[in-house]
Amino acid sequence: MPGVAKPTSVATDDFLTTIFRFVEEGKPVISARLAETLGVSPATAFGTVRRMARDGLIKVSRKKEIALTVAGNRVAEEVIRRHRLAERFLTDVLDLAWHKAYSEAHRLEHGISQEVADRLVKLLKNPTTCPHGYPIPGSEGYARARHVRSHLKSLHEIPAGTAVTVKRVPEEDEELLQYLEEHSVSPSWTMKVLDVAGFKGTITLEVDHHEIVISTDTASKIIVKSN
Amino acid sequence: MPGVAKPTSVATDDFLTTIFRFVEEGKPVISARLAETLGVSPATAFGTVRRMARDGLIKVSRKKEIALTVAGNRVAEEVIRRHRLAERFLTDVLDLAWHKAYSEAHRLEHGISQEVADRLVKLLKNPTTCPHGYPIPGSEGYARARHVRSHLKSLHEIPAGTAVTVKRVPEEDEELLQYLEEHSVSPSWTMKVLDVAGFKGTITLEVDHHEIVISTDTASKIIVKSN
DNA sequence: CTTGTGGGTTAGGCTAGGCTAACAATTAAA
DNA sequence: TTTAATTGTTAGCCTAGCCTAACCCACAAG
Repeated sequence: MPGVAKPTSVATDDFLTTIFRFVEEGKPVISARLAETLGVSPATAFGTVRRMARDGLIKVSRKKEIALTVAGNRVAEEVIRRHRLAERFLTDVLDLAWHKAYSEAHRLEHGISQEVADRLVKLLKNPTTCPHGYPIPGSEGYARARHVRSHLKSLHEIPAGTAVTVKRVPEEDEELLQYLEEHSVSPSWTMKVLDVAGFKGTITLEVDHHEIVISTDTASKIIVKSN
Repeated sequence: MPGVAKPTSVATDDFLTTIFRFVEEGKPVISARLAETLGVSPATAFGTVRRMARDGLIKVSRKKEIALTVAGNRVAEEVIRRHRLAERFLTDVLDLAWHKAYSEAHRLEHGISQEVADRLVKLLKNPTTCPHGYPIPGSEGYARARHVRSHLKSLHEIPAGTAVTVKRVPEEDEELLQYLEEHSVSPSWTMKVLDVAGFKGTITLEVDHHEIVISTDTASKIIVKSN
């Protein structure tokens, strides 16, 4: 079997990358979650999952937990790589607004060949992360970056008074991204947790000389490193 | 119905652009030709053509001649525009080899949004043609370029002794393109027809201080303007 | 005038990917 | 423990696209 590698469809790629991102964020991977994330019915997700398992891209445990096989991971990383390179290109070269990069790159990712991806790498001078801070597979230090998540924390876990550096922001939520961008909450910026009001579920931050208040829920989606 | 504009599929886009290019080159548009160009069976082409007619993208005459409707032409031009912009980007910015541009752009064309296309236009400084010399829909002077084909001739119609400027070369034939590129037969280059040997079907050209010989058949695919 | 050729068309079949509706199984909560 | 919620699964149906095989039709060449 190895060596044949039937090309994957757009639907399959979408499932593979979604699984990959779930793993990246430490979320449990089950069919129901994939269905809702990808906006398809549970029955459709079930069918696609079964096909992917049949094709050796994933394995489903007795407990219905889905995991990428080596082959599936290879495909997922390749597509994610092209996606994140596309995002970098869109924001850095075409000057596209930050919050639009994800969906635009999503449409491009399936049409970028190995060679074009490699040339993008050159054009972009070997980028290591996408604009939202996620590591680009295949880039310098990727193997490390993938597993460094243990050093990183979600913003909602940070006690008041701590200064942190933003490492990753959520990729998909366009409205939130636009808000974060306007307030300089983007990778490599530093901010200080001023107040954590657990009872009302808010966190107050100082960033770029001004204060903003976000919900604990939103904070949980922002990955930071203690300074 | 107008105003709904169901998004077109990749297969449909491929048919629309193929029809568009046939028209561009003055070729008759019939189902059999589309089938062989697109590499599908006549039955498949028939089915797709029927679906497209049903959806108001094309019209089929009693003589089975296929023509784009206004809606179909709008879609075709949009896809062709993105394709040719992508080609320019690939060759001019990523420095991709000329003969690979077509197939790479073909895969990208379906994932480029209006906004990204517009930003490509800016990045590329309002290009008016693709690297093979075909006009980019929506660019400066496009309406004119589309119809100027009457001033242009195929190279095989040019008598010996005439100096010409290359206007368009075939887009798809990678081997031929590589050959032409190596010998400076590319848009805006000048060459002189030295000899037309009808009896053996060859044409001798002087281009960039050296001579090359090509077949009349090949010559017919190269569009030139008499100097 | 008949035969071949090129093209269009139908019939019949297949897969991927979508859906809804019903139901089974498991897990969590009361 | 019994109920409620979540999840998985099956059945049944649909469309787009792809195929082969057969057949029809018109037209041109003999």
